[in-house]
Amino acid sequence: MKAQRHDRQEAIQKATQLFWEKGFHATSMRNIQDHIDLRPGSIYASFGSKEGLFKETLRCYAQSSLERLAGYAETMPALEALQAFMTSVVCRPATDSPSDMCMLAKTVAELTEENGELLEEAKGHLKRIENAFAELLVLAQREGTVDKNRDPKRMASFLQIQLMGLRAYSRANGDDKQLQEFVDEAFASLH
Amino acid sequence: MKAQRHDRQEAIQKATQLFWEKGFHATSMRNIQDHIDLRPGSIYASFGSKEGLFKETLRCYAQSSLERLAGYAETMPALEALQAFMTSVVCRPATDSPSDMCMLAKTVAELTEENGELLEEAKGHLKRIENAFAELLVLAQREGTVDKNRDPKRMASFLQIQLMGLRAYSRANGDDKQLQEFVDEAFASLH
DNA sequence: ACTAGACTTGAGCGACCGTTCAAGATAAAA
DNA sequence: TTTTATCTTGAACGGTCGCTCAAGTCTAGT
Repeated sequence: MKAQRHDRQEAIQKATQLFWEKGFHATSMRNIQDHIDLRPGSIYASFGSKEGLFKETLRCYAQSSLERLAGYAETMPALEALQAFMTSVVCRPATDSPSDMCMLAKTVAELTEENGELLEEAKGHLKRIENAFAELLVLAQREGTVDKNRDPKRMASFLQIQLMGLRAYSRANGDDKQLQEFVDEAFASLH
Repeated sequence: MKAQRHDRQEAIQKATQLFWEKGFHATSMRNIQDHIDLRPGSIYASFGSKEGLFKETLRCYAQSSLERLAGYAETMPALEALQAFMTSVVCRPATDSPSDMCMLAKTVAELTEENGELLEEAKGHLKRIENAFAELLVLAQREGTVDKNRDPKRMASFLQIQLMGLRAYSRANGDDKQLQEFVDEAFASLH
């Protein structure tokens, strides 16, 4: 296959903005065509279908989340990295992100078995992120910042639940100021 | 206005099933027409629009949630009532409910400012439920089952966050068995 | 039984949906 | 420059969307 004349990554990124903000069903292909400035034929040649494009945006979203987490983990101890990641995600700085919600959680909330493939894709990415949490928690246990008697997988579930809960709550309630406290409390409970 | 020949409450309830399962955008008026066995004219005479019908389903959903909570509160101490409510909602018995998610949280996750009125309606109901939590927590403090030094409103936020997080998590992960433990831990932290 | 008035019916409106594909544009090979 | 292979374009397709309204049906009052 020859190289496309458009930038595939840029297209995915712009599509992500729309899907993330409005969800899968409320975003039309025409919305996307306008926003990424490509005609239908190019989009369908690149991604096959609306579902194909959406799946690609999910993959990129999950990957960039994992990379951001790994970035924190390179420059600070494991537990601090986790906490920094959660804080950055829950207490968004100045709203450059399209929605308060996690795109994966939002997708899992929206879709049904009618789009089973996409649903499973999103669930898989969430599980992968949770596994990354668990690995960092094991590291934190070795570093002595987390209670060694607790199950890392269970704590990772706990963090994922807090993350989903806090982001959903922040979507329903503007007041972000107390969210940071809840994050800190969640991590205090792990020692 | 003369009485309708169809049962308004039954129509709302059946529409709720569909909206709850599939969300606002993925549920078409034709889906609803088939499911409640009414022709468009009757529905539009009763509810005005798709948004009008959806708003009505949100109202009924919120009201029945509040009533169920009040039901528990009549037969047991305040804190136990809260815990029973949360357990019943998070660890659904045999899936008679259309979705693992809270319909209000799901709605807030799905909609944008394009349906601002519905969004505000859902947020308002969530806030009302949170206020009911806070009132029960005040009662629990008087009953001595909850630490009197903690802010009831803040604890109500905490419970709402746990509720949203747990239901979102249970949607993304089938394993309901450990959810009960998380509920119990959340309540243990309030003493 | 008849009439008046409210409710229900269902064909159908214009708009938009996801998607296709013949025709045109473009860049690399010859 | 011409050929060839690929990508891009945008009109258009069949289908579905939310919704309307003239015509038909039912019920209560007389």
